[in-house]
Amino acid sequence: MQKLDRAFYDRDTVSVARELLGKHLVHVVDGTPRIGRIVETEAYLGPHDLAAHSARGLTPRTQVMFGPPGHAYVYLIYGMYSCMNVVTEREGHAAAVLIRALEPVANLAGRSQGPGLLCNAMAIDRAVNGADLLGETLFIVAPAVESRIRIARRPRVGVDYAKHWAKRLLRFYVSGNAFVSKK
DNA sequence: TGCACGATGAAC
DNA sequence: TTCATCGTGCAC
Repeated sequence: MQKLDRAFYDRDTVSVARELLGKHLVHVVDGTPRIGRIVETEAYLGPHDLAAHSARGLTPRTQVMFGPPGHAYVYLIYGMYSCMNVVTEREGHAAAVLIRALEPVANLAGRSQGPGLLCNAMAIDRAVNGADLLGETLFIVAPAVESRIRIARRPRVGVDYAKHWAKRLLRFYVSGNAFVSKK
């Protein structure tokens, strides 16, 4: 298992979103690694992308998006669900990849299809917001054997307010995988 | 200081 | 299709 390095995240966001598919997200909780295979992602390109949180500028919530790549941006949505993002591109660019669904690999608590459920199953909440993905508790690895996959593209979910950005095909998932979220 | 609204999920 | 539930950002 090879942990992804900083250079992996310090690239254009669409490439990172595509190549994250098939990688393993690992969160070590009380010494136990919770592991899920990433099967669905969405790219949020930066302040010019009206669907991205960073489109409203630098705020206390979004400041990790403006920080260096390879960090976790975790926020609360609808007052009850956490969503996990990976910060991409150079510091100040404010782009990120939302992880939308995982296929269970080890020690997950319950289902993990959908950004809210995934965070429950992985025990990810705002306590890990800003965590460095090159650290020892939350990180992403390339599995020893990476199966060949076909990548499908769709519009992102729940961003109808973002005008023409809502139509962009910035959601990626493993074609045919049963753990991709519905909708 | 107040308020409208989500990058959602589950029940009905 | 409706509702639970609350942090965030912006209007006033």
